[in-house]
Amino acid sequence: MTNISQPLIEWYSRNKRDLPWRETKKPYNIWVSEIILQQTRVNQGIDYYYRFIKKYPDLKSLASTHIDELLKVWQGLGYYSRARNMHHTAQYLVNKNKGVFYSNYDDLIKLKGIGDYTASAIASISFNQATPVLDGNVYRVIARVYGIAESTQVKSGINKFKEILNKLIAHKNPGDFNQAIMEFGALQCVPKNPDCENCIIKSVCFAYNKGLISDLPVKKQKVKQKVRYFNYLHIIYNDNTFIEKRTEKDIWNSLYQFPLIETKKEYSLIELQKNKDWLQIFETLNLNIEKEVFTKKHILSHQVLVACFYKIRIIQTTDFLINNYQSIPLAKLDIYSIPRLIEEYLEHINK
DNA sequence: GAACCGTGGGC
DNA sequence: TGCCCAAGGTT
Repeated sequence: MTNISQPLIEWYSRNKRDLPWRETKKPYNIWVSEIILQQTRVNQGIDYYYRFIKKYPDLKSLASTHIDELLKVWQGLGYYSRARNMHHTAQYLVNKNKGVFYSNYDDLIKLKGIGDYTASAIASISFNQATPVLDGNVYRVIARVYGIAESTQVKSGINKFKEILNKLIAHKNPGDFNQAIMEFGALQCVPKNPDCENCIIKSVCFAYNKGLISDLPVKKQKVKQKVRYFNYLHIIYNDNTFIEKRTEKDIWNSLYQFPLIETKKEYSLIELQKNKDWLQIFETLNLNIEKEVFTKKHILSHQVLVACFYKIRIIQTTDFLINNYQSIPLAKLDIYSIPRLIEEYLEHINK
């Protein structure tokens, strides 16, 4: 087995991008960057990293913030459990570890929101531990170079990749090796149409020499998307509107939204007005519903939301609204963390 | 271990 | 347009 460690580290030193989290090895900063970058492209994460570090420069400041304020910083990034877990972990470390970050893989992986990848990344970059990372980039590079057709969706596959990585990782600078192979996967050994002719390790690459670049790595089976129908009620009462915090074990947990009526199929306004949830909310109120509605097909990783927004003016409120929703001034809406879908609705009506 | 959790860019 | 997929983790 040809060891590609040294060529990759040299390639990295010449080609690495200038990224803000590469200016430090402080475990807090590395942690923040690694969580932000989970399933997220670098370009999407950079601004979030700057804002996050500026507002929360250390564990203490993060631990003492309110989760709603943190989620507002996270708004638009997706996978909001990442922010909730970070908040929990910051408070845990401040309360139980004097605000000092854990400094080795075995301790790091015990923390909420930190799995094998993130524990390995922090341990190697911040503490020089030889713990190889296995992310989507590494999976692709190793599968192609060494011709591994096993999937990381099963434990045996993960072990196979880890075994190879443990032989490759540079013990002198494991953090550089980990970042090098990830950067190589992100810039050179890309998923589609990689520029193999200009690759420094093409001569030892199994997939290149066998013409199997498009067959490796073995692709994950894609999940089918469930379709849901969301009818949002943007209710205006004087200068107030009604919102609620999502608390179910579902999408957008802990984010805010307008009163929602979810239906089994697409409903017209006429049909919706006969719905029992609608009748419960409005009782026998006189409604002034604006003609223009906003519709959007919102795509999530596992769901398609067919959304319809109605702007409804009322001159009198109902017990149900008061008891089940927060009434807030219209102008205060933007301090709450809301899903991208609702943000798009607000952008639409404010045009 | 399969299902679930967001969003946006590229083609 | 629809599909892929991106520095994953939890349940």
